[in-house]
Amino acid sequence: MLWLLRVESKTNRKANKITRVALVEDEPGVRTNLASIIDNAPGFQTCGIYADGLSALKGISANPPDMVLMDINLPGITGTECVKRLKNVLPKLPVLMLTVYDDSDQVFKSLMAGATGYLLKRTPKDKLLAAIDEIMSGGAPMSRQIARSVVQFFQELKQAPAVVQRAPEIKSLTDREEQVLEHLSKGYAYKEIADRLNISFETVRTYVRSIYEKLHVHSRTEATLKYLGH
Amino acid sequence: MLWLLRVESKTNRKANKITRVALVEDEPGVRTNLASIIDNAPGFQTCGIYADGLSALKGISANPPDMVLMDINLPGITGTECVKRLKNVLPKLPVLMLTVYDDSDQVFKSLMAGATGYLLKRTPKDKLLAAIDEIMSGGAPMSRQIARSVVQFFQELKQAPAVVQRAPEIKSLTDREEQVLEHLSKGYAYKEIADRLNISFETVRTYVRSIYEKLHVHSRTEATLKYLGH
DNA sequence: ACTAAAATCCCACATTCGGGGGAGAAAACG
DNA sequence: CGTTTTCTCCCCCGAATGTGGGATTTTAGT
Repeated sequence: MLWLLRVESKTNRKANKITRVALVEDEPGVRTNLASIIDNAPGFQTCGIYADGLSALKGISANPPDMVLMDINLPGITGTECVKRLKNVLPKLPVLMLTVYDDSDQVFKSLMAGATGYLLKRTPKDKLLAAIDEIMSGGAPMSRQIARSVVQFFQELKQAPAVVQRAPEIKSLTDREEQVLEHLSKGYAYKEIADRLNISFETVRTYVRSIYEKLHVHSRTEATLKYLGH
Repeated sequence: MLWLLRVESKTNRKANKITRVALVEDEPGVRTNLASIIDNAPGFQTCGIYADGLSALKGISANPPDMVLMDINLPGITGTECVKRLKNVLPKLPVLMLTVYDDSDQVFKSLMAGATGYLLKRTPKDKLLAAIDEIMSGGAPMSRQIARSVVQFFQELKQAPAVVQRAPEIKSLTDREEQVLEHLSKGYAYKEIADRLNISFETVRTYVRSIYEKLHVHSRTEATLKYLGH
């Protein structure tokens, strides 16, 4: 097995150059907090602080930073949309997304839109700065939860036969419960279900409770998604 | 900020438990080197050391470790193939791949086969141990070059052709409305949606009404079915 | 025959949802 | 510049849903 002896150069930029970071975050508290973290860290400085996507687009285009820290939840256009447009203007600008939730869909959309990295907001200061460094040296920092989501995405890519795999809990339902669930999943009101199955409204409710318990859900939509295999 | 009341259990292993690591590496020098790194680190110990994929399959199945360190270039079957078969036996076993080259194709194949993380072999000792820790706590450690390749993969995915034919009315929705609908379809309560999109509860309701009007539906489930193309 | 499971029904209470109204600010568009 | 669309927020109210506690009868299994 071959070992590469060439040591990876730590930075591909001048050691004494300051990384200029643009900040896009609507919540004032978080915003000032992030700004002070960056401005107080040696080697970093803020370069444009924006509270919403549109002003960020304008400001960043006019005064491009070295990288962008972008909240995903913004008033007006989303962070994802903002990244997409930003990338049209400045394709090589690295963008590090910040989010409170590990929402896989949102993460993938952002990545597809051109985000370079993805951190949860509760990332501590030192990790945040490390991530900025990493992004500037060609990496793609991700919180571990997010990295795992991304990897899972690939693993689900492997076998995608059209067969819809419904949750196994479905099998534990009784006949009647499954009938009720089937109607539930079509959006019928309890009244209608009662009517169609020729049972009382209250009986439908009893079944629904039992279905939710068995499926470990708490709403009609969650039950429907499990039933349809989503 | 919204507090989710249904809390899931956090850890799936004891904090003071020793992580047992299986090693699959053909080159004797590297193998003993890795083994000594692991056995000399507190909290880690080797649990099976194998020089090729087939013996690894046997040994690991018979004596499952907590995680596997696997070279990607093995004599006989490849590391990727080995992971695939291993995952059939022990689907939850985390596997950290080691490679010399940042070969995107190989990386993606391994990820699809079930690898959980991916490191370059020149990763220093401390980073290696950190990666093992990360993988055990639900992460997916990747070298920065590899992380960047993965992210680039997504960016090239851009817009995949829509598989599901969704109702045409969806197109009449505004950006924000579609975002709300997307969350609606996952079963989130209005409160949660408000939180995730960073808008008020009332605004969510406004969108929902408008969505229902445009889709000609009168309930969340009906909207979800239209959105998912049922 | 005894028992467990399934099917049926009822009440009460809190929460969520669906539908109606209105309204201001910002963006897009002509 | 004015108009329209989009995005944001608020109030009220009734209907539907979610969750807790029961209960009775029928069916199925041992």
